[in-house]
Amino acid sequence: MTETPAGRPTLETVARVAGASRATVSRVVNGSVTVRPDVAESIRRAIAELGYVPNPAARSLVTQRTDSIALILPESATRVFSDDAFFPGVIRGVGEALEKADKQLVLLLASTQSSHDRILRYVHGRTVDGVVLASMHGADTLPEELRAAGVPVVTSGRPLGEATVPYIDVAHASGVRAAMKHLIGLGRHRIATISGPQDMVAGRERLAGYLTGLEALPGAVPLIEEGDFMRQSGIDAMERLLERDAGIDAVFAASDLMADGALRTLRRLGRRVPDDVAVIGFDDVEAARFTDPPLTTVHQPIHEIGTRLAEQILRLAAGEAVEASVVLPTRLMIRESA
Amino acid sequence: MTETPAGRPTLETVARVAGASRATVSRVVNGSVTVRPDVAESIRRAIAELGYVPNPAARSLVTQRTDSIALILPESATRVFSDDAFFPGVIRGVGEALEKADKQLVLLLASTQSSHDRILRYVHGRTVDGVVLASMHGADTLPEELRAAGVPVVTSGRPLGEATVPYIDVAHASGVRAAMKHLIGLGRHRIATISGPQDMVAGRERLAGYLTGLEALPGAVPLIEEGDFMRQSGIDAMERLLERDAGIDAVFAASDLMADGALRTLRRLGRRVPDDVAVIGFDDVEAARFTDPPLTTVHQPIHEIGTRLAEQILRLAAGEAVEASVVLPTRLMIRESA
DNA sequence: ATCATCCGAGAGAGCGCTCTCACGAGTCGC
DNA sequence: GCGACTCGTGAGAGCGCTCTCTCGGATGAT
Repeated sequence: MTETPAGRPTLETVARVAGASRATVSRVVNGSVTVRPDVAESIRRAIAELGYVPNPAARSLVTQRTDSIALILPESATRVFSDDAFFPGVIRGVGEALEKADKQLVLLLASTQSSHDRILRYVHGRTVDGVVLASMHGADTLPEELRAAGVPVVTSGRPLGEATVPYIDVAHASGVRAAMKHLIGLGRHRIATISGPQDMVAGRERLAGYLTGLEALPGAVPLIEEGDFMRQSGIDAMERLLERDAGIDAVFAASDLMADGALRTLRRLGRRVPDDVAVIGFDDVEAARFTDPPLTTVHQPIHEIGTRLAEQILRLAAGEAVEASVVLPTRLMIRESA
Repeated sequence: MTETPAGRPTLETVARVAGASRATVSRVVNGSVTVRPDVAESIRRAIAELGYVPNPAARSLVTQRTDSIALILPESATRVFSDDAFFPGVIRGVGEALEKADKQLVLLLASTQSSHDRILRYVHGRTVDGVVLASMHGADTLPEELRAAGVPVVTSGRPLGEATVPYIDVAHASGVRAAMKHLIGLGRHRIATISGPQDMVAGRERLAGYLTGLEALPGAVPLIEEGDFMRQSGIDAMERLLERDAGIDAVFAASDLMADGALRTLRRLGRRVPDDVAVIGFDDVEAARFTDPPLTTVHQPIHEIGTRLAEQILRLAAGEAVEASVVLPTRLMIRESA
């Protein structure tokens, strides 16, 4: 083991050991083909021997690239990582795809309002080549500001309002319509919904899917109670629904957690599922297979959302153009609750 | 808005605009006090006007710091982000604490075996000032290799085998002992356990807690079935336990997910909880409040694990010494299942 | 054999920053 | 009133890398 006295080896060190110039070593490191094979070989040997690893700071100082991508999670701190599997799944998808491309993942948790500025500053510093924004809430100004800052941006979920940055989303409405069709096919005709918050696109589109799905049922009137995607809100909303109409024979909940809450309320009030009331959720989280009874739900390809986000941002960062939006299909997972 | 023709403003640009030298601007940016107030003020104005943000690559090239910390999650891909809230909680804790210290969080998902080398290379490149390792599985060689690479390391959970790097962990065994004491106080005397995998420290220590806890019960014999912390394994293990001994009147499950599984098996086989069989879990995940009946469980301060990890790695990165281990307390959350 | 061509390799500048060192001006003591 | 300080500021080197430009030698054409 050849130890260089002065700390970690640099290109210079490798060049000396291999008897070549810094430039040539750099060529080998970066995979240039215009290097004589035997020279390249001796350089590679020197690199291995010295345990040389390029200094990324020096490199990005000149290349103006950093080979890292930021993933911003601007959810309120308490919600981001509830037992909802969405964000973890997206993180994993993004992480895997970036790993393949040999890029780094920088996680920016934007819990507080103050972090807004911090993120903007950070991104302005050009520490990342691109930004993946997992924005879920309403008309966030962040996507726009980032775009204005000149950084490539991709968001998860169609932004509310003007969609000025490319996004990846799932076909919320059509997934819900499939669920509604299934319920109607089961002969249900008093179909209620527990909607998500209406300041989120996911909440709005799932409700829209319910409304258009209901049109296939002549004379049916919408029966809506709003929740916040979490379990407790499903429990409460189901109670309100039954108070408003005890004859409900089906309910579509805009999230699995709320569907699970609804299941609990129904059980407590003596309704059998699916015999008396059929229940369908949305998300297909792990736990949906373990509810009582197992939950019929609309599956969304969370992992693929992540990988597609990564793909898009990498193309954008490489200067290529990408489609303004990619909408991934959802599909109905039929289990026992409907 | 003064636009510099050549792209983003640099220190040089700011210096010219403010009529000062690069060195002085650097002083202001880095908060040196030895700058005349009026000069500092005009420099600050120039910075604001130009929207100057320091180039981190250039900075770390000279300071040899990067102001970022890597969080390595070396779990097998499928398990990391199941509905177990552990890793998300730790990420959030680490993220928050790093945000306060104005450090960045780089996420390294080490799903495959190949990523081992990638991580080592990455860390060798000194792109991070320190590494937080959320290692859960057995005698991983990574902590040791990282230490050998000369990077500050802190792990979450005591490493199996030689503990050569500082770690943060929770008091698994004493938490379980509290649970056992509670069960014994309830008058139970046929207490079984669904243990975690024995190649993880958490699995081993929780089992150890069960065994020592059981000693308070004269003549009691251990009754153990092993699970993998996931729900299905709890369902299965509970079945095996009842086959082995139908008279079980209490069970401690080493995770909430397994406890939930046990609850299902018990319900299916007509056992009432807690009347016939008392059940206690471990973790206190969000969903534990929603099991049927609500789960009595050992709470561990997940978020604090994250913040403490961050704290330790920051101190280490700053060249300070830290305690070899920090063990955080657990506490029994008594709900209705026991 | 001579000249144009090409290809592999080295020299050197420069990316944007920090930090040491030197320097000039003001302050203090005697 | 003069040397000894102090204190704010600027000049300049250098962090480790990439990339352009140049150059020497080998090759091919005439």
